Amino acid sequence: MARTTDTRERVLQAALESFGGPGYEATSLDDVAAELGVSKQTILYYFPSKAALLDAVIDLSAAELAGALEDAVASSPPGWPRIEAVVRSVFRLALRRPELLGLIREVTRLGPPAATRLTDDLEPLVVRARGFLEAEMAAGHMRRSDPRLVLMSAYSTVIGVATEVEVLRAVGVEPGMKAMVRRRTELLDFLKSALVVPGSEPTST
Amino acid sequence: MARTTDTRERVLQAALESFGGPGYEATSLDDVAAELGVSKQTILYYFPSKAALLDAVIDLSAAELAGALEDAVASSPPGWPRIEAVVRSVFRLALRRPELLGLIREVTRLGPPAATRLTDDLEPLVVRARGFLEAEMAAGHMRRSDPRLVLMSAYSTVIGVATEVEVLRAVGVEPGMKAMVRRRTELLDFLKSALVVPGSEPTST
DNA sequence: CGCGCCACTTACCAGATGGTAGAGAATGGG
DNA sequence: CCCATTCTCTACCATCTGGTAAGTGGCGCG
Repeated sequence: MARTTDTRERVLQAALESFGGPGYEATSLDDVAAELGVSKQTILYYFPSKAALLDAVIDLSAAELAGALEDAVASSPPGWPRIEAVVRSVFRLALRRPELLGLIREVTRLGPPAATRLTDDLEPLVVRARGFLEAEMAAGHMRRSDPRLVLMSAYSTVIGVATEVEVLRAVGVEPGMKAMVRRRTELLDFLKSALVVPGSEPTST
Repeated sequence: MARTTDTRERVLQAALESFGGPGYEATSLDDVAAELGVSKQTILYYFPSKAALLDAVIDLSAAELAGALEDAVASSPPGWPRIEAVVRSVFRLALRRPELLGLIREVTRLGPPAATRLTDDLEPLVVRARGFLEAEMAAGHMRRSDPRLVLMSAYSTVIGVATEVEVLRAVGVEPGMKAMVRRRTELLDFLKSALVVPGSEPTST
């Protein structure tokens, strides 16, 4: 009975890697099956269609992302350190599970209905993040502006910097762990400059 | 003889819209042909293969993007106003030719060899941008940091904000011209805070 | 034993895909 | 008038796609 769950999860994992890497359309069910050493029908046994498989992969990814962010939030005090912790955890994900961020990127590209499912999954996270930003702004730790748009800018920047390897190569940055660390540092500076009210952080809660 | 160029350009245009919208793999040559009211073989007469068509579309897009940015640079003084002009021109593109930014996003996702061609096309632009940032930093108008990474962050943010309509919807921002203007304003604030050394801009050239 | 359920397979299919072969119309130059 | 070139078409094809139908073997349970 462990077997049952085992295959199902292996399918999910392989699909996540392919959908988040080469992409959804670029991946055939045969590809996924071949990589697992099973037949395509085994996949269709667990998931009635390719679209259903994508849905399941989205749910899985959203849950994993949410988990990582929850951990980052829970283990950091409010204020700038929390933002830093969240960005660090996203970069850790970019290193350890690049396919996960790749999938998120891919899904936003695919549009509805996949994108809708993802955003539904992540909505609670967004709500909490917005609340956090509002509180920080109200407390005077952060520049006053529309939290939704700040969230949007920060999201785009973090995902972009963490995933756009090709673009990085274009601007002359070679990928690698050391470069990734430097990028993270640079990005944190960038965000800090953009968000934090100077002189307010040492006194934050 | 005008005829010749005409069909060819219409093919290019239709392909740009499809590749930059639904995506490269999601678009069949028959789709493009149907939208133009010609047969698929007409496309294959001008472009030997789908990949070759993509290459041509990439060149076209890179040229148009470069043109828009050149204009923005030429019509603005150095310093912060130039950055603002560039961001504005990208947003104008996002409104008037969304498929163009979509294509760039798509190509960076596809990876080599398409991505390589795009980055080759845009390399001169990147070099100039880097030079500009270095000069601004040297003049003390901009925070000192690695220009390549600043460029990367700015690119991710601008492209992200200008293209990720789905994500925007997720955080509660409905697309539309008014919303777009607000996003642009917010983004400019964001970038300005992140990049500009306070008090330095009034004295810039 | 034997019945049925679970996990998985082989066999198959209809439709779409990128691409080839080659013919038909229009044009223009000798 | 005829040939050659340019452009576009119809006809066709091998391959791959997601998905269906129909089993097969094993394991637990009465």
